[in-house]
Amino acid sequence: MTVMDTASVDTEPMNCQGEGRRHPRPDGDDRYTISEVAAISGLSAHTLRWYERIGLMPHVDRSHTGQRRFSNKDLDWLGLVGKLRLTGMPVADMVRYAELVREGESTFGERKELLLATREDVRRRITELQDTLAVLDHKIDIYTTANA
Amino acid sequence: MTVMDTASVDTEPMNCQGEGRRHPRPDGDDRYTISEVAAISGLSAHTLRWYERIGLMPHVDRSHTGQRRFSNKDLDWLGLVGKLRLTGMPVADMVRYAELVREGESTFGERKELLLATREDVRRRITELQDTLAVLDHKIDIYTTANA
DNA sequence: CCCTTGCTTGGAGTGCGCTCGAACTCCGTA
DNA sequence: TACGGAGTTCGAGCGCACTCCAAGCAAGGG
Repeated sequence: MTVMDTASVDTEPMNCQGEGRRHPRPDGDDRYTISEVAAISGLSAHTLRWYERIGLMPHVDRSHTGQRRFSNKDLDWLGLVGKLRLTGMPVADMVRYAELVREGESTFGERKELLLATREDVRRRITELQDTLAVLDHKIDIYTTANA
Repeated sequence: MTVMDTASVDTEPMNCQGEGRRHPRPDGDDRYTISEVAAISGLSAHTLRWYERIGLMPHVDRSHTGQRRFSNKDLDWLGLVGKLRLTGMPVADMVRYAELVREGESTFGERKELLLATREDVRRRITELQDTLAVLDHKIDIYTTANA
């Protein structure tokens, strides 16, 4: 083991303000059904199963009857996936990242590279959107003064 | 006619810095072939034809043999469409906007509403991306200090 | 005159990210 | 014991935004 274990690096909580619990249930009895996770994450149960099928989820625990029981860690992971989805990152790339996570700490470097590239991408997109905002402001202004 | 004519409101140039011509050719001999516009806009000729088919382009002028001849105004319109595309606006919504433009100045109000809504949307997306950026920074930082 | 190049049309095909349906199991309550 | 509700798997289907194809036409060069 290096400084941090793999799990803590890869499932860092998304909102670590300290105030209020980060999760609906404390660690220990964090065994959510798929419909609970659907409600929490906003994703459909179908989508959650599909994410698992394509390798976008770490292997989810099962109850004795084979039903999925999601953990707080799974929720954290879904939080990260949600953020990455907002950036427009293709699902295939997220699956790639998930694979790196599964391969263990030897892939730290590669994962960091991926995140760095993603960050630059996000920065570019923010700039693009700000340009667009300027255009919209300008046109709105024209419409406003046109029938003032 | 109100203060401004429809054309000037709807095909405002995107980059009006004044320095350098806004278009490859000056108004007057602005009759671009489809492949020229493809090169300029970065869209494929296929996509340009498709845009016209679905009503996302104002009617494009034709040569005596029926070939498309795009104008500087068309280029401006494609510039706006390009910006709106970056915001993730569905093509159907852009078609709606194009329809409003075709319907004339009576739709100024509705067009402005649409742009206002889009602007709020863009603002939200920028905020989301900035949140995501923070998450990425945080994770990158963890990876950096982990094997420092 | 033929050949190439670039354009035209309508319609079919593609890739992505879900989304849904069918058929089944399991569990809790009446 | 019957039933409803929530879960399971696998595979098919869908909506979007292109992307491509086939067949054909017009202009210019050798």
